Amino acid sequence: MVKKERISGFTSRVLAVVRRIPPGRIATYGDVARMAGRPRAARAVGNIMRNCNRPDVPCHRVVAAGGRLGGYGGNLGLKRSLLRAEGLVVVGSRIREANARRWPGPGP
DNA sequence: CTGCTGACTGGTA
DNA sequence: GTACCAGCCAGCA
Repeated sequence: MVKKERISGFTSRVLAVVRRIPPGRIATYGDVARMAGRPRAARAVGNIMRNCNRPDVPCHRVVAAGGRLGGYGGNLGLKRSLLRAEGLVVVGSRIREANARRWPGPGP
């Protein structure tokens, strides 16, 4: 049975933003929070990702700031493989910023 | 309502 | 380079 999920405005917005991330592009929790309308809600975004049981939401494209993978329940190996499969170069839990272009977002 | 947790960030040591 | 601290926000008991 389908469970009724309580999606608040902010949560829905965050999920939508992550879904909008094109392949080969990454966004940090802070960026996602900023696109969702709460530039300081990086933590809240992490909590939402934690519940990201949605295949529509490529949570592996959401990384921590400073080019670090972060999150993913510590399964950085899986995250690293997924990102690498998308054309991003990852070295030791660290994304090569030269190859990792941050998603420009909707733009101001 | 209050309090705690956490897939975060930036700064300082 | 790593370690610790304080601030911010949403979800849940």
